[in-house]
Formats: sequence, structure tokens, C-alpha cells
Amino acid sequence: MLANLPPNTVERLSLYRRRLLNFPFEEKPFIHSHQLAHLLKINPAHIRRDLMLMGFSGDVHKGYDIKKLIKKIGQTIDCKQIQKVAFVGVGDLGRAVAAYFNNADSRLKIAATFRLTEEPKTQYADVHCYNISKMKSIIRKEGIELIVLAVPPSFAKEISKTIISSGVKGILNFTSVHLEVPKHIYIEEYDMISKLEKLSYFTNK
Amino acid sequence: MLANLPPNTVERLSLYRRRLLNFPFEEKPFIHSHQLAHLLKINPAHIRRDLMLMGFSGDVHKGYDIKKLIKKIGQTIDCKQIQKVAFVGVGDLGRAVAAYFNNADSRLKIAATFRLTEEPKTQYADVHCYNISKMKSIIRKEGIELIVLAVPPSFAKEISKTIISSGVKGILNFTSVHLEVPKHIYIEEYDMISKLEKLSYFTNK
DNA sequence: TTTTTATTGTTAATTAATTCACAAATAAAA
DNA sequence: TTTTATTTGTGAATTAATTAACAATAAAAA
Repeated sequence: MLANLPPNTVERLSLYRRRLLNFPFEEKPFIHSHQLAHLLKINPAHIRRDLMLMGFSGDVHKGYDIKKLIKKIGQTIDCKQIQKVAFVGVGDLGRAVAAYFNNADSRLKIAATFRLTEEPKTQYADVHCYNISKMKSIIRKEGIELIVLAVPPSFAKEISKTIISSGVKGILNFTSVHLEVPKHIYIEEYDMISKLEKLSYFTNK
Repeated sequence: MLANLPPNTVERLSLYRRRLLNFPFEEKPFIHSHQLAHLLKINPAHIRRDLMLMGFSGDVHKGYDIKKLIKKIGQTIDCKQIQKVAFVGVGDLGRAVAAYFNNADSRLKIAATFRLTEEPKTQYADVHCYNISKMKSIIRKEGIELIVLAVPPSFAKEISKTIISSGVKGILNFTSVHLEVPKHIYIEEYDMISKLEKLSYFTNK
């Protein structure tokens, strides 16, 4: 977290790391910008620029040292302490994301999931699943700071108020309801209805 | 679909329409750019510019005629024929989206959902839920053109191949696996892992 | 040695998205 | 009537994101 990086660069750095972790770097410890670019289907200049913004240098002939690059990305974008996340109303999708973060190497941990239905006994991937009525107390007790929200629109406003008053720092909002949050909360909205209508528009030329 | 609109404009037009449909336009038939902007927490110039790109004009004092605007947005971004959508592995989130589109007024219809688990008997909101093994034949039989994909990453590559070979036109990819698709397919990817890591970065200053 | 080749790091150029700013228009107030 | 106050429509300015271009470098080939 040295410089103040552009949002898109932060997102790409996360992608670079994930891709590199799946790369056989024990055998091939270096990678060129164009190779990584090819894997991600983006422009190589983009990669060189993003790494430059982190202050990371490669070897003009060997390319980038993958282990060092993975480490540098961690130092740049990862939080210093463990940061806890909760899923509210997130379905199947949550399982895979939880599995990714709840491995030993990540600073983000999925600490809880909340459901609207009556008290579920289930838990998955070591993550407890609570009824929504317990949300506020669990968020506070666990110190959860990030929320992924994907409940039906009729519940969104009410639940978001509870979330906001629980003192979280960031929300990914997947409901198609626009949420108003205080300025100290970082929010990103992904409205599937407008994304589908856009998809429809551009697939009809 | 007159002009070739910028992607972000198409997305916002969809948002404008949804917000206006919830506005009491029978009592208040006109709205000013700054009023709609306030509802959506965006810049009023943005709205005026987007409407201008559609070739839609307002009254310099009364503002925009809401009914006419809703109609114009439909003529601009909606497909001419019904276009069918399928959800693959989408959970709770899908229900609300399906409910929205499967009303009489939308040209997009959620025609099917597919699950990885053994043949489910369920259906929701009049949408049939099939086992994934039926996917290719159903996509073809129903003429489904758009896919929302949200399966666990280990399944993503394989399932996407089937989807692509079924002849769809567009995919919203929520798996954290980057998909390579032929050029004639429009794809938009939303990688929740990198979005969460970005959220983490910006909530830690 | 010298030449060729390939790649980084970075500035410059381009493209896209957003916001500013103001002329034109006209309803309402004076 | 005349003035004041608003709001649209839009060109210009700004900001952000992406891509191109190339000097500097040094390994490998000649």
C-alpha cells in the first residue's frame, strides 16, 4: 500500500497474482510481460505500467521474478491485519470465494454468512451460517469489516441499514437497489439487471 | 438501438428507466435532470448527455416527460424480439432478477436455470430448474442467447465450452476463472475475488 | 569483437468517461 | 412590459484508462 494506485490497477494486480500462483514458477521462475498478458488477454504495456506503479522491476532479459512479484503484490494490496468478510444472502457463488480466501495465505477471511430463512444448521467450508437476525451482533463480535450483499431487493434497504450501523468499512452490493451509505464506507455496486440489459443491447449489435 | 451508445450510457439508461418506473409519474409526470441525478447520486450533466445521445429532448422548464422517456429508453436499448436468458449455478440472487424480467413488460425472459446437483424437482417464479446435463439441449431448444454463469471455478472451463458450443451470444461470467470466448460472443466478467481485494485495499486507505 | 535481437521502463499519444460552464429559451415575478 | 430565475442542450475542459512507441540495455549470434 505504498502509492495510491488507480482502482483498475489494484484489481489487475489481484488478477496477476492469482494467475501467477497457478503458474509453474518452480520450474519457470521468470515471466515476460507479454506472456502474462497473453494469459490474461490484455495488453503487455498494461502489465509493465501496473508493475511500475508498484515500483517493481524486472530483468530486461529474464523478465519478472515470479516469486518476488507475488510477494510484492501482497505487500502492495494486502491489508496488514486479517480483515474479515461476511456474505449476506450469497448462494453457491460464496462457497468458492470462501474456499479461496480461507486458505492460510490470504489476509481476507470469510468469517460468516447470513441467510434470510429460518435458522439454518449448516455451515460450509468451515464458515458458520447464521440467521439474518443475528447479523448485527455477529458483525460486531467478529469485527467483520467487509460485506457482500446479495439479498432480494425488497429486503435490501432494511438490511443495509443494519449493516451500516454495525460499523463496516466496505460493501459489495449485488442487489438491484441503489444503497446510500455514509462517505466513510466504500461501496461498489453491481446491478445485474442493468448488466443483462447492456448484454442484450450489445449482442443485438 | 439507433446510435451506437457507449457501454456506460446503456447501463445508466437501464438504471434511469428502473428508477422512473418506481417514480409516481401519474401525479408528477415531469422530472428535471437534477432530480433524477439526486435519486441516483450522479451528476445531472451526465443524465442530460445520456438522453441527448438517445436523441431525447426535454422541456426547458418542465423537464423530461417521464412516460415518454421510459418509452424512448425501451425503443433505444430493448431488443426487438424476446431474448431468452439462462442462469447456470446462480443462487438466491437469480430469483429476484428472474422476477423482474419475467413480468409482461420486459423483452428479456429468464427461460431456465441449471444446477450442478442431481436433478432438482424445483422451479421458482415459473422458471424451470434443470440438471446441468440437460443444458446444451435446452439452450438450443429454447433458443437461449444470454447466460449468467456462477458455478464453482473447477467446473467453469468445462461448462463454458458447452455453453459456447450451444451458440449463445453473450455471457456474464461470475466465476473467478477467465474465460476465452470467440469474438462473436460478448462477455463481461465480474471477478469477486479481485473485487474483494480491491475493496480491502481501498478500505485500508 | 561487433551486430542483431528482444525486453524492460517510461513518456507520449490516444481513447473513453465524466464534469464544467454557458448560451438559448421561457416561465414566473416584478 | 421588463426583469429575474431556471433548466435544457451541448461544446469545451478535465480526468481516467488504455495503448503505442521507443531509448536504454544486455544477452546471444555472427
